[in-house]
Amino acid sequence: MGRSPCCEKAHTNKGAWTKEEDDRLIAYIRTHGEGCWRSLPKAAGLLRCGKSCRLRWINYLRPDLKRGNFTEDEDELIIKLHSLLGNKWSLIAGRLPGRTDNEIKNYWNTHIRRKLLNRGIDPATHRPVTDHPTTTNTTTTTVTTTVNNNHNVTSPPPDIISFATTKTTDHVVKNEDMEQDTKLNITSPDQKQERCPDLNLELRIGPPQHHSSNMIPSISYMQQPLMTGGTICFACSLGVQDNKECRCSTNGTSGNNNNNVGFDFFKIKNGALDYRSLEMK
DNA sequence: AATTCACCCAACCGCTTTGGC
DNA sequence: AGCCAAAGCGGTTGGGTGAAT
Repeated sequence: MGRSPCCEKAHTNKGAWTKEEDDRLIAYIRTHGEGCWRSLPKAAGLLRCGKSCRLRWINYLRPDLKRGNFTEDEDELIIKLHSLLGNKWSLIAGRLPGRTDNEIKNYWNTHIRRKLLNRGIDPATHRPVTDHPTTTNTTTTTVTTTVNNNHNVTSPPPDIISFATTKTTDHVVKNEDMEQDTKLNITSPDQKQERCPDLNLELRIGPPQHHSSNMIPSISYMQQPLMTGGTICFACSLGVQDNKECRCSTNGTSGNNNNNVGFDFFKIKNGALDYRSLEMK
């Protein structure tokens, strides 16, 4: 027994949307808002399945979409985010206002993949294409997140998602990087930067920690050294500068204290991380 | 001018996740 | 706890378009 179809396919249109269909969908959503995609087609007088309507709206008709070419900054941001998140296009799109996951996915597959390959970087791993697989593990870019602040002595160790290179392997990483640089004849800072994204998240997801009673129940984003010698907060390193979020020393707000938890990338300042909010655009 | 090829992107498909009962 | 419908997501496909021959 197969999966039941999402809609009555016999009476639905497929393929490219017509102007009239677009107009109907826009008019309906303007009046009634988004939601209940399954019943929307009938209510709006469209011979489309709900999924198709949703996709058309989200990827093409939404008024807040930014059309047009990607900027160089957007390119670099996508590359950085992809190195952290992998093919989580919706998460990546969440950091690029006006861009859709589908658009970014297409752009990645048609432009950025080639761009990285031309630079000698494997788009999947963000490592030089000649890298031996076994070396990848020790240098994987990682994020460590602490989610739960309910302290419990008996709780198991946290699951760790780490975007930051762990300290215990730092020396190994550096040695390997130097070896790679030598092998690949990488000498310029720009070339090195490709393999060492200037993102360093400390983000730990896991059960309660008990060893630090005043541990801030959130993420402390390590400030990143700038080429110029200053520091840049995580927000700025992602290119999502915002006066409210930015903790860069460069904008006049110096250093973090215990109450200053840094950029609230995952929206957890007010308590335990709502993991699901990470997933939502 | 006609044909072939490569590229791009909108749309589809099927699986997973979520939420209500 | 389990079931089911709806929504969300990521991979893939197919048609349109422009460049090359």
